[in-house]
This record gives sequence, structure tokens and C-alpha cells, in this order.
Amino acid sequence: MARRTKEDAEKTRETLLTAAAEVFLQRGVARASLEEIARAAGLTRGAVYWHFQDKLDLFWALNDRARTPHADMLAELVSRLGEGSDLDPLVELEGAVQAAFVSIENDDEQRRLLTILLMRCEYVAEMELAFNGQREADALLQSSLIQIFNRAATCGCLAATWRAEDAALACFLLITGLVQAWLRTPNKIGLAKEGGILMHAFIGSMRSGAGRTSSPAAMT
Amino acid sequence: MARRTKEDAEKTRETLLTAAAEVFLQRGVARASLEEIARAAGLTRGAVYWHFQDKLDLFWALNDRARTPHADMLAELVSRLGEGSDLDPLVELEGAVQAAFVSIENDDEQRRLLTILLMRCEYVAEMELAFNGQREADALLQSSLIQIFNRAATCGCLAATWRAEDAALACFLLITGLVQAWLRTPNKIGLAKEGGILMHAFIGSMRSGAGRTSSPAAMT
DNA sequence: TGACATACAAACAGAAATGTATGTATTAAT
DNA sequence: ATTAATACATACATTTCTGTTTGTATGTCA
Repeated sequence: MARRTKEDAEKTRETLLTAAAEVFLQRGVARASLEEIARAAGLTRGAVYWHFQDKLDLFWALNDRARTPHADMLAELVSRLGEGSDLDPLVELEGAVQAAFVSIENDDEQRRLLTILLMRCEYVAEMELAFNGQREADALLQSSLIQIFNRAATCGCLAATWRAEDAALACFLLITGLVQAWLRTPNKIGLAKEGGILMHAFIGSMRSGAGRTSSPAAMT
Repeated sequence: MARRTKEDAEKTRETLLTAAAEVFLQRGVARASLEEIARAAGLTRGAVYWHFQDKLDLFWALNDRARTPHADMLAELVSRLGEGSDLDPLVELEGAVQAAFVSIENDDEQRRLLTILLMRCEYVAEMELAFNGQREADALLQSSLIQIFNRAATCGCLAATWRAEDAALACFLLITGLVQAWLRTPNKIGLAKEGGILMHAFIGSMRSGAGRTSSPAAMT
């Protein structure tokens, strides 16, 4: 068999990408061979080299697809809080994080990609570019959080104990830490459930008039 | 040159291990070749194969050396709180974490090893054993934290907002997250300094009578 | 209806790493 | 002073992956 129509070619490209993700996940990026990827896609290395320059090119294509919804949601939240709104920043933050958790938890492809980037990758040489990309994304997320907490501070919502920067960093670490823990233990931790409860407790404890509890979900 | 005395041989074994750590760090575990490691140690592959079975054996030897001081310190803290002591669990916890931070920050070898385990490794196949080892260590750390926060809860130190398990998980995520952030950005984040401040704010906000600040260090 | 470009498959050559086998200079013991 | 084991270095054979080249059947366009 040989030349297919353009749409067919695009399909095989997609097939190769998903196959690559699966092989990367199971074998790690470094030891994954193009032969394995091609066979996992039901093709040969010829197809791989037609659509991609080499393994790195494949990796970049996958890397570009990995998007954590945190960033977008929080950036949007920042702009929503920007106008002279009477929204409670901390309430909105908790909602946005919860929504992001749900979004991540329901996207199997994202989960695979995040797992690859976190635990199936060695960040050296050319890979460092991907690493820097992650750091930039993290920095963006943090700056969004800082803005939100600054807003909360001026609102008087944020307890005096917390500087906005520290609150943002703590919040960032909890969010990313929860995602990591969820990635590592497939079934042990539910991101939206346990993660949501934890974020609720945390954000609640940062509130200026701390001490009250408005339980967000039924807990045993 | 050939056979050395026993102590000499042990020395070359150490040389090989530190060389391996350096090569793993710079090239990643997967693409590091035994030839590179041997040359970095000023030796040949013969020496490597004499002292170690293969690259994995080398990796295990290094993996065994990677010890996060969190675990020991917190376990010791648990036993210290165990007796009918009038120690404030949260104060002691903060001190232990701070001490662990200082300890990690001053140990260059630990930093290299942790970096390798976190960012220069692909956890597949045989490597999954190392991964499981890390998870077990994490579980131990968490159980220590849970005990500490349970103690704090019975003392009345812990705010009612927090369940002990959630507080422990949040604390765990902050600690490990800070270490990770410190590993990723060599100079940006000081573990003992910025990390200490953050942990202080966090633990302070979990205290039952929240709102007061007893600054632990001079901040600008 | 050719003719050319496309979308692959198959074959080939080269590099690199691995494991093993062998060589060898010491050292320690007898 | 031999001898045998030790602590490596060196040489070899094999595998594996990679990049490229060549082949080829099929769309597509004039």
C-alpha cells in the first residue's frame, strides 16, 4: 500500500503521536525506539521519518500538547477580578482550582502526557528546553496567584500572617503537589475530591477571619 | 598498573560512585555510558565491571545513599512528643523542618543525588523499584506528620478547620514542593530562608488561635 | 492518460554501547 | 621465592538503534 489522501496522512500522523505517547509512557522517552513506536502504530520507521525529523521532533510535538489548565483558568480569573468587582478573590480562586482539578482528572491524554513529562523524562541536553518551558509556565501560574492574593490582601480577605507572595507560593506548591501525587498514585488520591477538600481547608485557613467552616462537599 | 591494596580498591569504588553521580547528573541515567563514567573517574570500563555488575548496580548503590533527612528527624520528633511532654507539637514541627532544610541545603552530595532521582531518571521497568522505594519513604514521612498533627489536635493547637490527615498532607506537599523548587532553581530559592518563612506562615495559620505573628527571622 | 509528487515500506550502512574474555602487574600468603 | 588471587586494562564479538537511501503503489493534476 502506498500513498493515501491528505486526511489519511494526517490520521497516521495522529496515530504515530498517540503511539509515541503510549511507548514513551511504558518505556520512557530515552529507551523508546522509533521501531517500537512505529510498530505500536502498526507502521514502520519510514512513516515516522516521513512525519517527524527524529525522536525529539516527536517529543516536542507531544510536549506542545501538554497543557495544564491551571494557567488559563487562573489568568482568566485575574482579569475577572481586575474590574471593580465585588467578587471574593479566595472564593473565586478555590472555584477555579477545583474546576481545573476536575478538568485534569477527566482528560486521560493529559494525564498520560503529564506523567511522561514528570516521570518518564530525563531533563538534560536538548530536553532542558522542555524543562525551561515548564518553568516558564510555572512562573506564569505563580504570578497569577500573586495577583490574586494581592487582591485578596487589599480586600482584607487575607490573614495578616500571610504575605501575598508566600501565600501564592504555598498555594502553587499545594496545587502542583496534589497533581503530582495524583499522577503517582493512580487510584489512591482523587484529585477533585481529596484535593478539593485540602484546598478548601488551606484557603479557609488563610482567610482573615479564620475559624469557620463552610464544608464544600459531604465528608464522612 | 594493576592490583592495589584493599583500601585502594575501596577508594576507586568511591571514585567510581562519585563519577557516576556526576555523569548521571549531566547526561541523565539512561544516556550515561559506562565508558563515560569510567573516564570521568580516570579509569576504564574494566574497573566499573569489576566493582559493579552493570549500570543498574551502580544506580542502586547511589540510590541507597540518597536519604532525605526529613524522615529521620520527624520520626524522632514523633517519639519525643510521645511521652507525656508539654512540648508544642507545631513549634517542634517547625523547628524540625527548618533543621531538615538546613541539613539538605548544606549537603552537596545529597543535592546531586536528589536532582538525579527527580529530574535525571525515567521510572520504568527496573527503575520502578526505586520509584516504589521513594513512595514508601513518602508514606513513612506522611504517617509521621499525621501523628504529629493528631497530637496537635488533642493539644488544642490545631485549628478546627483542619483534619489531622489533611494538615499532614498539606504539610508534606509544602515540604517536598519546596525541596523540588529549590532543586530546580539553584539560586532563586533558598531552602532554609524562603522555605522557612513559608513554613512558618503555614504552620502559624493552622494554629487554633490564628492571627498572631512571631517573626522567626528578620524580614525586609 | 501520462507524469509527477506523495506517503509510506524495505534495505543498508554506520556508530555506539554492552557484556565477556583475556592479558597483566601487583600484592599477599605460604 | 613461588604461587595464586586480586584489581584492574585491553581486545573482541554482538546487539541495537539511528539516519539515509532506495523502492513502490497510489492520489492528483494537467
